[in-house]
Amino acid sequence: MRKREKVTIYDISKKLNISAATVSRALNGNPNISEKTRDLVMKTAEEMNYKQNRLAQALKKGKTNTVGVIVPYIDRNFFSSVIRGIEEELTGHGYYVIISQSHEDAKNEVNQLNALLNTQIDGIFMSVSKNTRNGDHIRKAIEEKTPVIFFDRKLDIPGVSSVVIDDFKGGYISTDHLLKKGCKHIACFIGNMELEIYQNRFKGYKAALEHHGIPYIEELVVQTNSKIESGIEAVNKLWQGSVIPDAIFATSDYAALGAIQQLKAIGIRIPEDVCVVGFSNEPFTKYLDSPLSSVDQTPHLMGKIAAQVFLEQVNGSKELTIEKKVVLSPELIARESSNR
Amino acid sequence: MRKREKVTIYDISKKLNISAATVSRALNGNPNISEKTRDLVMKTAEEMNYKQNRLAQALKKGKTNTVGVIVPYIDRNFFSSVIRGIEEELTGHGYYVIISQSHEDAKNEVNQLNALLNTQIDGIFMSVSKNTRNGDHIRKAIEEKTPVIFFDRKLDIPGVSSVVIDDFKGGYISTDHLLKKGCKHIACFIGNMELEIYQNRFKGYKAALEHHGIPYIEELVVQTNSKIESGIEAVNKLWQGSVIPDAIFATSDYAALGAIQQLKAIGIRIPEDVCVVGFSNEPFTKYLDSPLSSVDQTPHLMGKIAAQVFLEQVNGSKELTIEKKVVLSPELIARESSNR
DNA sequence: TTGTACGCGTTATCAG
DNA sequence: CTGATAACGCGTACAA
Repeated sequence: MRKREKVTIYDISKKLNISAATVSRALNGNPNISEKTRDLVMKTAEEMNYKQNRLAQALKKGKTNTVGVIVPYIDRNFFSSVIRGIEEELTGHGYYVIISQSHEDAKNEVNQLNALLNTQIDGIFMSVSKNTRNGDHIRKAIEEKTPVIFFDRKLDIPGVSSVVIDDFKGGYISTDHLLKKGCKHIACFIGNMELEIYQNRFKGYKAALEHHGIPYIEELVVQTNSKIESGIEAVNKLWQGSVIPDAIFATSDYAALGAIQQLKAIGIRIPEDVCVVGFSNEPFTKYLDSPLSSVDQTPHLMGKIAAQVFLEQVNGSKELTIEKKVVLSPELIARESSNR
Repeated sequence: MRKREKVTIYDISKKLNISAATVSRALNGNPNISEKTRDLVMKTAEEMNYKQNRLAQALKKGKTNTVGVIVPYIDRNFFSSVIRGIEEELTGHGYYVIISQSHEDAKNEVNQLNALLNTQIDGIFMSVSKNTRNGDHIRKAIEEKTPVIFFDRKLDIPGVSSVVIDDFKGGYISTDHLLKKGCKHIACFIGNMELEIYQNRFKGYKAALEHHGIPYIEELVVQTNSKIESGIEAVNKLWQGSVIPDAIFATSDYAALGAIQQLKAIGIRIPEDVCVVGFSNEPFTKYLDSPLSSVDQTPHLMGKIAAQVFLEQVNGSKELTIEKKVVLSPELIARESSNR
């Protein structure tokens, strides 16, 4: 088989003895054209198996109908769920979604962003890497009039919209839930306090305590990361202290899991002796023997909303730099681990 | 701020009083150019913040440096891991990765594929949806000289390369493992037998039995799907039968999980009374109270290999229709659930 | 080594 | 309603 020749509007214009311009008009639903020619064009286009060349169109119109997404790792459930939301919302509007990973590193993030900018993308969705402090690369994108939408992890940059969850509320409802179960000494596993999200979850924790008139005990607050080991260590530390907790609010499901494992190992029952609530609603939480209560960040919805914000932005007035800040409400998924 | 003007090779050619062609040559490392002009061009390109317009380049060269990936759902761990592998392998070669979802439906799959073809993609990676029987859309892609690479779920189509795991071996090593643990009556949870992958896992199961001289008992084979409920039902059915199993090989981790839950519920101990092995090594398996042994399909590697096959194909001789079939070896991850 | 001129496939503008 | 023509930004024969 010979190399397949691509059929262009020019080919079909020749066959029909009309101009390429007319063919283009017919194909694009331009109103200034007789119904007869339009139908004819449509029919023969079909017959000749014509496919529009989006490249040429994009070059001409200066719009690629493609967006880029940058996440730390695409195989992390939270991120892939967000991407799913973005894709589902945008595919119906004719957009393509390019993905790339920063591997949780600012340098990669910059490279990926520049590569995306290079390819004349119509917009960028991103969750910044943990060590991204400087936002110059993002400001550059904005200068070039490429809309940027942050989700989950954001920087404060004028002109950039964002979709995040209310981390304060996440901390609050978790703690409130535990307090309502009758817990009095609620430990808090808190992640890297340099990050705003953990600060806010922590604030929510304290606010709930205060609201219930329960004293805040600094000893019950332990710094953890998102690893199982970190939860194990935290339990070891706490159970050597002077105030033994009857509940744990962990800002990471993994730390919560480590805690549960260690508690069981030393003969403490969940939830009878200690209630546990995690954060993120990782898929594994519901499959545990005593399923882990957790705060769901509604990533799928987050992706959809982010996509909607983007669409509003590109369809709205070009002159105005729109900046929209959406804050989603997290949901507490109460399961066995806090079911007293 | 005015709308930012894009700088083209023409702009820099004017500034330097040379032709755009020369600029193009300098930028593309064409050897027929004096070092002096090249350096000059490079420098001013940098200064003027020149960005190559990939669209125009793609239109000219007929190559977009973009590939498409179609999976049923992007947020399923297996698929996102494969995509991660593809992205990581291809990003260093200057390719962009567009993702789209078939939602496990053949009709969507066809639409997504056509959309991708429309956008002049350089290649397509896909895992067909469960109800895809007809391969016309894929044959069309091949006719248009767009390479297609299947991973995991494939159709038999001439000219299409594929990367899959050895499902027979997966079934074999699981069963073999259980037999070596001393199990005699190994139940088999088998998925939709219309799909080749389940047929092969089943064949592996039978082969291992035969190899160990253990009789095959049809009663021990139960049809399941990939849901927890399905595993629960399977246990209920089996434990009412005349041969009570002392092990279960499930071709789905979810069915295995359901089985474990139900067995525990009726007072049967894992692994003392019954050993269990699942399939896919879903993330949750290692977090269970008694972690589930499972067959790992090495999805990340699968993605990387698929990408390599693609690169070979596009860099190889264009005339020859290369068709490469890669079969990866699955690994049994032995955990508590089969640790006797 | 460099410049000229054309074409990739489309759409927008301007006549007619 | 339709046709001719230019332009989007780049790369490349061909000529100089």
